[in-house]
Amino acid sequence: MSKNSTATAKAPGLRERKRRETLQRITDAGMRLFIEKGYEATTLDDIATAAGISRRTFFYYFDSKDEILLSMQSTMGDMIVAALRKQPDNIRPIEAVRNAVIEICAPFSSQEMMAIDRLMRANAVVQARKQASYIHHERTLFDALCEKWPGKDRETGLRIVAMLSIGAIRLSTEALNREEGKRSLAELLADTFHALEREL
Amino acid sequence: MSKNSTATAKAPGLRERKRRETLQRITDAGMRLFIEKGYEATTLDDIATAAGISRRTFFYYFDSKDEILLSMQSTMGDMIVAALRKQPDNIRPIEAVRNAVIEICAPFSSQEMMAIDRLMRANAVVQARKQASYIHHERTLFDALCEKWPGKDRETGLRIVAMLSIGAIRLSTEALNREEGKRSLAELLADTFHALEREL
DNA sequence: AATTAATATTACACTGAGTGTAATTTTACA
DNA sequence: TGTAAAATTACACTCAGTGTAATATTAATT
Repeated sequence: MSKNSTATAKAPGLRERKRRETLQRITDAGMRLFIEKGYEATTLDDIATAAGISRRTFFYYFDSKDEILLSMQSTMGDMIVAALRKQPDNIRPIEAVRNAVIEICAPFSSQEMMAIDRLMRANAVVQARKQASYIHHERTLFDALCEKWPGKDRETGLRIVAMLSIGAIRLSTEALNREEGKRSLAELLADTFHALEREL
Repeated sequence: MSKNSTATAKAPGLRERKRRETLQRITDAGMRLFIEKGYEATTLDDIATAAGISRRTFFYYFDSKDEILLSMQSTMGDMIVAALRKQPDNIRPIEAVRNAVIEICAPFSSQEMMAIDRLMRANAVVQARKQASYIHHERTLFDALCEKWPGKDRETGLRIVAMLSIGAIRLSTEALNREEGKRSLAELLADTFHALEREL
């Protein structure tokens, strides 16, 4: 997947420490410039200069410009999976996911999420990548569900659960932006999952 | 949206006729080359030369290289909406969409769909755009649903119906590719929608 | 038919993302 | 201290996409 396995969380030697610092400098500089001048108007030269590295080195850390934005959102999937594992398995899969999702998404700052969302909306390719990352999360979630509720005959059902769970997150996030943060994400998620059960 | 409104289906003068021919030549050349040498290895110069136009003229017809691929898949949304309008409105929204979707998707050739899908899988940006187009279809469908079942209080529910309908199409298409065409898309769609109702 | 307006096509030059390569520097480790 | 691995850089290159302005073609008008 990505080049930067944040999962490497052991023995932070000098090299690893520097690496993380550089990574942080790049994302910080990138986000700052994106917000300041817009996504397209910010060139990789700008970012590299602001982060104190060469343009070529940027590509040592990221595969593309939009990965800066995506790296913000990419951790969420793993967190949901971790929370899912802690759920009891004598409840329905959709219930377990619902609980995990609400637990994870609740503490996220509405303001920050909305800011990132606004940035992504400005560029078609980035927007597309973001949507694609939802599908990636769906796959991650599906794998975790299969692990928790094994059995070949359940697969189709679990694919569906993953699909509508991630869909519910997306709809809730969209609602958050539409409402401009009137209600919290946790509230919106609870609403959406509730409406989901009602609709079928 | 796109540059090429195929919807302009009146009075085909010389200009309009030529325009459509050129459009066709570009997509034909593009698809042929993509299949022949792969998406990334095919440059816009290749396509332009093969289509008998200048590189600059390509951008008069398309905004980007990937639009060639996307133009193949973009009509489906409108067709589903058209089929939805013909459904009775005394059934549940999800039922109406289910019927419309199966009616539209059934006649599509499995082989062709799988070929396009394979091509898209080869490039991350294209893949992303494709996923994004699903979300676009979702919006189109949602608008149509709102028109058929008005009322501010139904909106959340209809958003969900649109989400899981498009999701069901996507899962069915994925299953088609996974099974390598063992079952038809119509069959898979029926299965998925059925499993959907069972899962909640 | 001649004139004019709109649309289509092209050439040219440019920016910026992303890659290949090879050389140099920095860190890890024996 | 020496050496292997990883990080950083310079340089040159390809290709997608844009701006501009000039030319060619089709449509519309009188």
